[in-house]
Amino acid sequence: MRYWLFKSEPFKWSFEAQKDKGDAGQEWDGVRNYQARNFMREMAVGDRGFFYHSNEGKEVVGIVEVVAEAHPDSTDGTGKWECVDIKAVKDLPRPVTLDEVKAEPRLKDMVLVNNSRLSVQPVEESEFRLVCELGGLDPKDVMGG
DNA sequence: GCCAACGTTGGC
DNA sequence: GCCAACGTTGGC
Repeated sequence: MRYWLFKSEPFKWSFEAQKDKGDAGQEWDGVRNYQARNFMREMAVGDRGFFYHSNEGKEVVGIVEVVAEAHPDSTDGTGKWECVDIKAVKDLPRPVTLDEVKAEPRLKDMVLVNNSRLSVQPVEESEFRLVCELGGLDPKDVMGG
């Protein structure tokens, strides 16, 4: 099991919108960055991740789960781009802001801090656990296994 | 709204 | 294959 972070501007696609899709989930489409695509290719069904609101909010707002591994992006005509499907699992009772992440020494290596432009990122298990705790969740409840 | 950081494109 | 120009992202 690996852990990830999905970044979206809430104007375009918010965690609320994600939740409306229910357990069927939704394509994480529109990614046109090779690094991000390659990370999605590494994802497995059941992997967990954070949903992060960029620009507006700048905070981790919820937990998501990968429900379909990488497949061609239906919004792409070139055949170059792929995406996974994800579903919303849980809200963070207390969103964890970028400021909080930056203020926590144990999170200083998070990609979110060091490569802020990357829209799909890997998250270390220890980082995942810690952000869950900061957000008011018991990691055991969301780490699936 | 600005701009730094980064990725991509295209001329050579 | 280098690199300047350009576009985009996202924090501030």
